[in-house]
Amino acid sequence: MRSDAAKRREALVREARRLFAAHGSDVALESIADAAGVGIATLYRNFDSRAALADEVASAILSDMQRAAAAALETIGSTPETAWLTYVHRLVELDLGALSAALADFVTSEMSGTVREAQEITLDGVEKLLAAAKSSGLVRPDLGALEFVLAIGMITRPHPEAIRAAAPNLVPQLVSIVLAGMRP
Amino acid sequence: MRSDAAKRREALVREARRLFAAHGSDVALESIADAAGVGIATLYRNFDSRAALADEVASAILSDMQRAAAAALETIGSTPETAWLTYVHRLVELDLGALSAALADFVTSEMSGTVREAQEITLDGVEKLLAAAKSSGLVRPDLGALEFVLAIGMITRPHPEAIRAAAPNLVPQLVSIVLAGMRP
DNA sequence: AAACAACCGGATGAATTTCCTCCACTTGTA
DNA sequence: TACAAGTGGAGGAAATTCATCCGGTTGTTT
Repeated sequence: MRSDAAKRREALVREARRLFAAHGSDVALESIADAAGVGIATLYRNFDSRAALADEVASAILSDMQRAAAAALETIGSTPETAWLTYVHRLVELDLGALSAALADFVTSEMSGTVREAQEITLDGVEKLLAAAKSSGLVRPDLGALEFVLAIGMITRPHPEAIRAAAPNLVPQLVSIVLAGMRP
Repeated sequence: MRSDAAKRREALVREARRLFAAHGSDVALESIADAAGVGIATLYRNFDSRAALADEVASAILSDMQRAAAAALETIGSTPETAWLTYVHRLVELDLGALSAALADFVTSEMSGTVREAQEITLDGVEKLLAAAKSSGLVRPDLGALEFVLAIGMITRPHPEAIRAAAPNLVPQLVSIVLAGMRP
């Protein structure tokens, strides 16, 4: 693959991720190509279908999540509180909510084996971290990994501009509430 | 207005509410008419535009919210804990999340004066109830009425079928977490 | 620097979707 | 029974999205 082609592919995935988050899974493929600064043909050349693109985006997110969990697992032994808070905030920054909503359709029906596998690995990592957090007394024991991730997803769902303006501090406040509510 | 026409109008609002919640604010108007068992012309006869229909739906929801707050205000003096929990659960049942997302566009730009007014009255009611809950020690003092309502909205956003299947108990669990996190 | 293969953009027509009006027909009510 | 109120859904217009095709451009290799 030529190096310029690789750059364009990268840009496509990056913009797809941004636009899926902002406008849902049914954005016009053309708008993704535009945002990436390439023609629509380039998109089709790289991804046979919308699902193929969604797959790639999902993989990128899952990879980010795994990295966050791995980093937290390294420090949760020595500084549990800090590690846990950092991890949650990093997860919040991933815009999980926007993307999970957008990708949920594919996650269900058209998800490739690769992605399904990555998803399981990711959840395993969360599980491990959660277990450590529980034994440090930071999290109540009845909270499952899936439920935890979904909870973070819920509070990071995108809001319309009007709401962001009326309650500019909403997400941090929700994080604070949910973190408090997750304690034993 | 003829009585059968009134019944059809009612059905239209009811189904619009249901479909806005299920599929967002851009459902085909024709699908709303279908669901209500009427022709598309009947919808247009009753509502000039999508916004007019959304207005009516928004009013219905706000009215439900006011009723719930009023009921809670009556009993929160004698049985604060029960009144508060009942109120929150009733709010959850209103499917606020699904609808607020769907109606947010209109709430911002095209909302009629009537609805804007109803919205303020509703928030005033929440404010009053919240004040009572705070002085009963059920809610932390730094939680605003708007943030509270939005929080309830967040956790009642609709999930895809796959998620509902994988975490069937998600919403009650989130309610429990958020309620705990809102305590002082 | 030349030559080739890889790669590109965006115009384009087909296909789908949604809108919303029009009018011949049906139904409630006085 | 008669009439005004009300109805349904066909259908043309408009907008949106899809996905291909090909003349032209650009990176890379020698």
